[in-house]
Amino acid sequence: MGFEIKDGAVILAAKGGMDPAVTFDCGQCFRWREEADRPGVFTGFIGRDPCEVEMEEDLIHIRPLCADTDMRMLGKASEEYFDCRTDYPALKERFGADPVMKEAVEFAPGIRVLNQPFFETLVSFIISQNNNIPRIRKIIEALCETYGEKRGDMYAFPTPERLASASRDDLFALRMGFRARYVRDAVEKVLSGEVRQEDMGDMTTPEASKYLEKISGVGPKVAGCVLLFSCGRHDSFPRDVWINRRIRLLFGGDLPGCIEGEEGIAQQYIFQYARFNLEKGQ
DNA sequence: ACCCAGGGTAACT
DNA sequence: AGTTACCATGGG
Repeated sequence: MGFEIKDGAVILAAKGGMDPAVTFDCGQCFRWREEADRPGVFTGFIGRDPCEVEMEEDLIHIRPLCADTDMRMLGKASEEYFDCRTDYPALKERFGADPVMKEAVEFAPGIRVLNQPFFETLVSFIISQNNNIPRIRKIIEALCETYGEKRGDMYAFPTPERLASASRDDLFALRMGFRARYVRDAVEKVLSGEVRQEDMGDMTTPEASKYLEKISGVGPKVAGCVLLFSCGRHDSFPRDVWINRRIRLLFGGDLPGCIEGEEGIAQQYIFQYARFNLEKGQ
């Protein structure tokens, strides 16, 4: 843990490294993109601050793209965002006890499970259902450009308060189809306080999942993703037809014991490995 | 014209 | 509790 501020950048130690190309592309987030003319430089948001991220050995360099960014806050937020509390080298060592996991970890050793904002993650994964990544990204960008706060020349993900003004028809106009109703319900339940991240503090992960499933359009898969990607629930393992098929193939049914308690992190290694090493349809 | 996309709901057995 | 059509949309 620990960061320093130098030349207008936050420099954050990432023990064991962090590969932004993989971390931002393994299905957990939708807004980061690599600058076309600057390989290795990624732009996106940490909290409400637009940033550039670039690796320098095992150091994450984070440069804010908005003049009013509080560097100290950005440093703290970045530690949380890049999950610096978790000892990834130790975890990977543990996962290595299973030969298949060992191979998956070696295939994409730089993966990190991000800690993203709760509301953004909730809405994003509602939009993700029965949808494909390019279109998910397009809809989310439209949502940000229409309702998000402009920060520099980028648009932050809208707060629930800002989305309060968006009717179901307004959301439908952003081409999200049948999901417009679901996003609207999520906004209402968050605004009313019926769903609050803090309420899940002393719930077990299955209990927290049921709690989130109060929202129409949120089932076990979406809830699992929200818990894993925004609530630090590393034991959340979002099941879906896709991953179930790969698990049957790789492990012949049930998961190896060495990933217990950290199934969610293990899943990201499995996901990335299966995507590029198993034939399509398998 | 079809099929699918890391789902979920409502309406059935 | 377990199965099934349907949901909007865009890309192959």
